[in-house]
Amino acid sequence: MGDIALLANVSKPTVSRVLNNSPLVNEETRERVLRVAREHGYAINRNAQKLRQARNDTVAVVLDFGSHRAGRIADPFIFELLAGVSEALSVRNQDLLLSPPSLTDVQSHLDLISSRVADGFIFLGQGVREPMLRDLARAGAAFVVWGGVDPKEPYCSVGSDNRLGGQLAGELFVKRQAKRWLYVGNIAHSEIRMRYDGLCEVAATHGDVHVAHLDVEQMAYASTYQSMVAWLQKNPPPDAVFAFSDTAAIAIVAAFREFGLEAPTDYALCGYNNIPPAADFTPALTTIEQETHLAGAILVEKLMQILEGGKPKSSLLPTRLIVRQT
Amino acid sequence: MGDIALLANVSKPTVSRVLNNSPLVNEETRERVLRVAREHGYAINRNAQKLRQARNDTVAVVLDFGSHRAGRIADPFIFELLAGVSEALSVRNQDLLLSPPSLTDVQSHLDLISSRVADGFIFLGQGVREPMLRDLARAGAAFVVWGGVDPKEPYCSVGSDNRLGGQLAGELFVKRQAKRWLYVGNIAHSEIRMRYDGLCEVAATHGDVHVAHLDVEQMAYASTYQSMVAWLQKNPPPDAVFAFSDTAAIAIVAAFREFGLEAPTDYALCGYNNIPPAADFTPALTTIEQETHLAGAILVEKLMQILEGGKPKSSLLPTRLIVRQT
DNA sequence: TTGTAAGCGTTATCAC
DNA sequence: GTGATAACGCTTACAA
Repeated sequence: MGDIALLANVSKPTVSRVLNNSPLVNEETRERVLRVAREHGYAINRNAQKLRQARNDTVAVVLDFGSHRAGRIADPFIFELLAGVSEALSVRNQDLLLSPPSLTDVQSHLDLISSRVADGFIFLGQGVREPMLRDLARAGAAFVVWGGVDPKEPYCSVGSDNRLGGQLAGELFVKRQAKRWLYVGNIAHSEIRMRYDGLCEVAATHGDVHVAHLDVEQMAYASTYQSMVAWLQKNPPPDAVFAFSDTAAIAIVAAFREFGLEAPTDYALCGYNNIPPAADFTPALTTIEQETHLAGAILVEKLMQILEGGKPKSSLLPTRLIVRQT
Repeated sequence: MGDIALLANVSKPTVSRVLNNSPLVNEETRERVLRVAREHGYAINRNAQKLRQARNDTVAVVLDFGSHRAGRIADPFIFELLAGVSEALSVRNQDLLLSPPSLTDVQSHLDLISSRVADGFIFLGQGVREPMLRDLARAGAAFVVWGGVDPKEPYCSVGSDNRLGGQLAGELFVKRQAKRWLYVGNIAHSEIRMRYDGLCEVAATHGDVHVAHLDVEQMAYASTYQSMVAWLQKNPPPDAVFAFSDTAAIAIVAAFREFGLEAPTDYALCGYNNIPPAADFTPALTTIEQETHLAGAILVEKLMQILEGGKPKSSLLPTRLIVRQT
């Protein structure tokens, strides 16, 4: 920067002002400086800049690869979110640091902030980290979460209305006159648990309905299939199944087929996410669709509010049932 | 850091040495410094550190959201790669910066390096950027690419053997005695084009085989479906179809069904990637599997070699045909 | 084995 | 409007 200043016959602070679009500089000076900078392919050293400034203009995004890898990744769902966040951060000139898998406890997250790497976090999927997130909030870290929205939590989250999703599935099952329902999903994840809660709520209003629950450890295709097969070997088949994802629903269809059972004849089946192949699967999957294209922008917006001292409220995005064959 | 130095009765450089695991410090001093640092929740300011050092220990990863978003993301494939890269970088204490969508031309990439944000790039999927990548290589930027491997390119790439994948599909079609082949995919992407080349090679050795090509603009489900329907309205149906992805293959099944055609009776069909639902789709999809779990580590390894002045060679990962119903 | 001094490239402060 | 100066927090070179 010193060189540019010399070549343009100005001082360093002036160059800095030009590069930061300060309104305080003479139009003529500005153009001269810009020209010289361009000619010499000058690019500002962002580390020096960040060292001097209060903010880092960097957001760490936490993906739960742990839950989604392990075999093969489940629905591409979470990555649409990532694309949205990436876009929204870019618009605001914020860098996106993808959080390393080694970041697990509260302290390592806090360290990332105190070492001035990132200003705050966006968690995509709270996974099984709720206690950690509570502690992180208590420690005063800036972050927002995509996942299950619980107004009682001390942090800001954005998510689709999972409880409503569960209710919609429940109402569908009632309409199909199913009595032995099965919920498949790892309810340690709060968004998954809230769907279960919604389902149970509807069940509770119908005395003759019983809801069972099958836990799947990993959110991948193969493990869901295996758990489902194992379950069917030990239990009488349910007449309605609500799966935590469409990929899981596909695995469930395969598992039931092993026992000569087909949807919708032998059981009703509802998936989640409305992934593209769901409509063309045989049988075409009934599923719940989440409204996600705005999620990235909303998450970024709320985090920026927090970084500016605000206290944005959590918010819910709509959810709707898409009835197909199953 | 000054504070810690004072409290531990040493100088700043000594604190620095301790924190960087320098072997030059007395064991006793080291422990005292570490204790004080821990007690005060001290974390090094990484911006100051990066400002002072030659390397940034940051790698920018470029995802082609442009190709994969647009509707809904195609196969989750590219994100398994991302998980692998994230893991491998973390092991080497390298930060992962997710490249903003605004980074498109050579200059903006070079700027990211000259502004000392990242040391180099990992491109996941070369997309339609080959000319840009060539220029970037010419400009001396450090980067590696996942995608189609062409030894003639002036940069280091890692990818599965796409040409072999095409040949495998071709041999399958020969065995099924198909004569009118159709390749579906955007051959502006080199990895997609190489599969086409492999297919055509096999076709060329069989005089009576004709290969047609259907271009799809966006790699998403819906656009593939629409293109396929439009094509079938204007052309006699092929008796063998090779799709650039399994998701595309599923779209193709749906499109053919509109015309009363089913695989494998009316046509042979081969997908790509072996995504989890492929085996349970009706009909079960024949597909090509790529060996990807090592890809992330290999990409990172090669980039590190480049950053240390080396010139690693491009390399191919194995590919195999998985024959199912179609 | 440890300390002193200088400098990395920016921006904030304050003077002009 | 613009410039001089200091300061951000660290590491390197060199001295002790």
